[in-house]
Amino acid sequence: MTRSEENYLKAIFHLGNGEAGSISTNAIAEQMETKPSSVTDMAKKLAEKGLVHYKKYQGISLTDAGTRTALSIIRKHRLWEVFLVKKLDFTWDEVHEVAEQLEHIKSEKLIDKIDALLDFPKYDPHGDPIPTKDGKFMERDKQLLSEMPIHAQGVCVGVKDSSAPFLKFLDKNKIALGNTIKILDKEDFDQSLQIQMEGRELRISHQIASNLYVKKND
Amino acid sequence: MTRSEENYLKAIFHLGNGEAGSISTNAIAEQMETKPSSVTDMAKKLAEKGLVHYKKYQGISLTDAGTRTALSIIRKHRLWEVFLVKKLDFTWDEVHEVAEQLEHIKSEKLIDKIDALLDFPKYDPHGDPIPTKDGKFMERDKQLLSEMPIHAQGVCVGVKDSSAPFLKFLDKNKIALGNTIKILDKEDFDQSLQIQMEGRELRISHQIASNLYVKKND
DNA sequence: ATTAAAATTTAGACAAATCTAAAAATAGGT
DNA sequence: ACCTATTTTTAGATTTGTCTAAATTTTAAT
Repeated sequence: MTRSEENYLKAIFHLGNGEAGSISTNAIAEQMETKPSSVTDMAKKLAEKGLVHYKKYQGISLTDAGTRTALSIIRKHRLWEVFLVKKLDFTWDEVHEVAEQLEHIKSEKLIDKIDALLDFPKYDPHGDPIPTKDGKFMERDKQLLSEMPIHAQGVCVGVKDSSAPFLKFLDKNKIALGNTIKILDKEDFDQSLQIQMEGRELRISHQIASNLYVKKND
Repeated sequence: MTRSEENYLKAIFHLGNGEAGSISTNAIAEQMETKPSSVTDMAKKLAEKGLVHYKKYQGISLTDAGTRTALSIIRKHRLWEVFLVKKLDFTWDEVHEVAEQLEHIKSEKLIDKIDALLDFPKYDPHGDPIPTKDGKFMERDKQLLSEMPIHAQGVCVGVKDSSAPFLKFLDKNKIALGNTIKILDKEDFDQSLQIQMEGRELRISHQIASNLYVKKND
């Protein structure tokens, strides 16, 4: 399993959102910042190895084996992210790039020990669930802040966009996972929100609200 | 700097034992388990980049820049080894293989944080010195047990052979770095040694003694 | 100083992963 | 059903790191 193969499997998994559906050559090329012709080549190779289903012009989807492999890479990526934040004081906008490298280290013992060192975390620093060793997922019951009704309240549990600029913005505005949040008002004109967060009040744009996941209180 | 380039620089450094001298194509090929012709190709490439001195048929040696790069990789390798042993309970015969992968992770912040987490260790689990960030070395005043006179005593500080079989042998015989050691008798016939280690007495072959480093008591 | 052996380099090939440009297949609109 | 735009694949080239086999240079022994 080469690094490139692993990256393709990961990209296909992410594009399929964990679901079954068939992914287009173009979509994969865009996600991986490569050309469609390269994707076709790799599709053949991965099909050969039984990791994807591939029929010419019909798109690409992961086999069970491919899904297992993708999940194990995602598991490694997210555990390393937790490690970097919890043990080495990285900020959540710094971890992705390094985890992209660490996820390819081949040692089952290593990642299991890291998992134990971190006390078997269930979520990474962006709120994404960490697959278990046997590839089980625990997607949290969450929704986008932008889709919640007025007066609703809950806890920030994740981000949809985990790009450094967005994460830095959140830091600057003291918006962190685990914070309580309540929607005080919605502005019809631009769909911006007046919210209460950990005591203080602030106004956030629709763009921000549509990239923040909240777990609603029952 | 590709992974392969890094591995060549490391191999050249190790073969030169940190000294200046020129290393033969064959020696590098053997160390890296590759063919001399591949070494020639890489020598040209590294010379192009100013990392080695290379003249046809005249052997290869590291430039200052090459030495700096090699030391930074060795630094990373050894720090990761300490991390694996101290933080993840790896045994000293398990760390090399994984560190071979981890040493190529590109993030200065990462390795500096690991260094700090470990409290800036000076030696790796095999007793080899860890270069500082600016490439300084602190080789310990040590000698092979096999070269010490009868009745001499000291502390085990390193191994020359750090292969898994040798390290496992040492574990099995409860010989560990930090242990005190005293030579009770030398057998002329096979040069085996009768030694006292942490209270108990044991006999070790010349082959073992010539792979154990000891720091003599003054 | 000559020459045989050993070491090293060159030349040409290959696999992996990528690209560009051209060809082929599909999809959508009428 | 047809045509066009888009998507996808193919064909051929490129880069990196490797190899084998042949040619060249160095070395060391007589």
